[in-house]
Amino acid sequence: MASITEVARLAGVSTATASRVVTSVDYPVSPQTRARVLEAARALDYVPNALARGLLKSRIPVVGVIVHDITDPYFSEVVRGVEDAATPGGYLVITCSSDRKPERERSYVRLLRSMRTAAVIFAGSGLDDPDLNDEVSRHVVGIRDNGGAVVHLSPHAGGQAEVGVDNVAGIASMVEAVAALGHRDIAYLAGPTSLYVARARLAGFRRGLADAGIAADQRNVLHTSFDRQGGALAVDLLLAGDAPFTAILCANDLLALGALARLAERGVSVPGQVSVAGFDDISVAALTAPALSTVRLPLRELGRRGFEHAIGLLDGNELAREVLPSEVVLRDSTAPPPGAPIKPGKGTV
Amino acid sequence: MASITEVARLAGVSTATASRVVTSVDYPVSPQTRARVLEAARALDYVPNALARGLLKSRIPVVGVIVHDITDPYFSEVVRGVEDAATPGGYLVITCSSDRKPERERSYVRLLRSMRTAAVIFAGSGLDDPDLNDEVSRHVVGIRDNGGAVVHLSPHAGGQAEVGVDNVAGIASMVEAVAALGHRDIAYLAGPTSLYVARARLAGFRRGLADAGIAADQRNVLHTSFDRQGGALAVDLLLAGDAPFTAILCANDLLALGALARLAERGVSVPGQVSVAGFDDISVAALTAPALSTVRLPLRELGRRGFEHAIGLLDGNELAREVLPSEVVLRDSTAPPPGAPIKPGKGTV
DNA sequence: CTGAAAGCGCTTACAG
DNA sequence: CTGAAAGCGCTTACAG
Repeated sequence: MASITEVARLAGVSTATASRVVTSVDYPVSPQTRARVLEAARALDYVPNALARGLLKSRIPVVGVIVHDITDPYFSEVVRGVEDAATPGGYLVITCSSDRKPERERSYVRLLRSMRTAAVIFAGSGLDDPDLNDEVSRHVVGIRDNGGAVVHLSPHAGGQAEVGVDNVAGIASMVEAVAALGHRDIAYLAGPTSLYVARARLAGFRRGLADAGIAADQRNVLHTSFDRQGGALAVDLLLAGDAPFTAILCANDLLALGALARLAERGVSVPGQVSVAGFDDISVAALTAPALSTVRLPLRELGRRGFEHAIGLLDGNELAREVLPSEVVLRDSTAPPPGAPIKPGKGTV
Repeated sequence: MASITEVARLAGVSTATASRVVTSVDYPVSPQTRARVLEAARALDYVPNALARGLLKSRIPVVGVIVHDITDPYFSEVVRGVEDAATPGGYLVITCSSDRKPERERSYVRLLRSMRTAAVIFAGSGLDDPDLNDEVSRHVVGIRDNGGAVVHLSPHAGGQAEVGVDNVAGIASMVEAVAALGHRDIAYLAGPTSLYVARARLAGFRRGLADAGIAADQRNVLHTSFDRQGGALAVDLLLAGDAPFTAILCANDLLALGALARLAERGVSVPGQVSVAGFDDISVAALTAPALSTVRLPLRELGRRGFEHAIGLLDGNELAREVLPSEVVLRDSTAPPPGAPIKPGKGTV
């Protein structure tokens, strides 16, 4: 591969001059010289070495995104948002699926640091794991010391997201919507307590209940994984338990998908006998039968704003925390509870 | 950030020695020296600069994957496979969503080349666009000249995939399965003809028809986009047309999802009045109502093998083309045509 | 077993 | 407007 040295030689100029024209930096170069350099670069199919440039700047135009799993539609949507914002500025995005395993997350963050990526975005929630967080925060300090930007899109060990959503208010508003349909006995699939975001959503569930004047029934709050299987398992538990429930709210859509599937297998009709609602509004949510009621999060926008926040940091700006809006979306999986009076103006959309 | 120079100084050794121990290369260093260097590295929170190392090797342990859209479950699955294979060797993966736009693909490939990524994997099908392909193949040559590996997972302008699936046989076997159910009037949503993979699948459809002794009805072959909207549109066209059909086969699952949704809207029952089948078996395919019959492609494995193929190339091996198996999966969206005799041993699984 | 030195491909003060 | 030279942080023959 041709280097700037060869381009300069072919054009009969110094590497300094050649560099100035190919980087199209704002520096005076005579038109003839410029043309000669450009022609030489074209002839040699010159493509600058980003590694050399990065070494000099001690930073490379790449943003790393740490996700749970790129295959989870929540995260692919966020990553797409990051990419959409990153592309115009010539940034590339590295995706890291940590599977929420401390060792994987740790090694990814270290690798990203070793690559001197300009920014690292933590898309998923932090894990409450002291060992992990010690090492990760050491790397975060290292990245920032080096002039890199670090942004969180979810609550984490260090506190709130720099760019995030209001999880508490989001779940609370779904509780409100379901309560407005007439539900009083509301079960909740809470996800893993080790995840900060799940804790926030659980707090939102409790707040929603309190706001609606409903006494919480601890038997109806289930701690689960954050995937479909967790939703299916929880339905079995709920069905086997003795606490009444007419609605199941879930801390994310994957849980709701699992719950929907298991409910169908067990012959429980949704929303006839039980209403189900998710959280996130991943793209499949509208495709299930019945279509899932959920809380829509602006996932792509979250990724986009996350990257823009990082750029702001890189530019040395003082940045305020940002909270993106969420919205309750009632589809076909929620309805008044069996035997509930139909109130005008309420019901599924 | 501490450099190897500082580590060496703190340990009281040369950078050469320090480098030898931190890279744990197979080179004799006395145990005491080694311990001192390791301790210095730890004390300084030393993380090697991958850019400097990459500049020296003129290659960085990163693999770029060009996809249509990371949000499309087909591609997120493939990317996950690449990542699973890449991680153990310390490789990072860059995802590039080209949206099948020539300018985007072009600029991504150039950026990847400028980063001297060790490998570039084209996950999606090539576009039949001469301008694009000229420039892309120039970059491919450049990457290979530089010792990098380039792998295609789909047919492209340059020929067959190095690691791929047999699209022709895959669709043909779905035609066979549907014909075995008793269908004779089979419509086909072909996807965009500008995509090499869509052409291969169309050829497979024709071959399947011929094998089953069914005369092709050109009115029932529709050229579409490759997304849900294309499937919905095609259903409208089919319904408005005068060619009879009892089954709709689709060149990918997204088309089938769109067809399913529009058929439901139009009040056509699936599989009662019309059978529908997709191709790919993306994760949502099992979640729709009715669950979609499709051809399962080992997507994650495709990504994994693609990366391993790249590593083989990097190691200088002479590699054979590889074709991964596909499998017909009959779920609930296919059944015998209305009024067809039920033959024992046939039917949905 | 250890170290001095060259060099990977750039950019950028600095001098003219 | 142009160029000579230093230096970013590594690794690796080469010499001892």
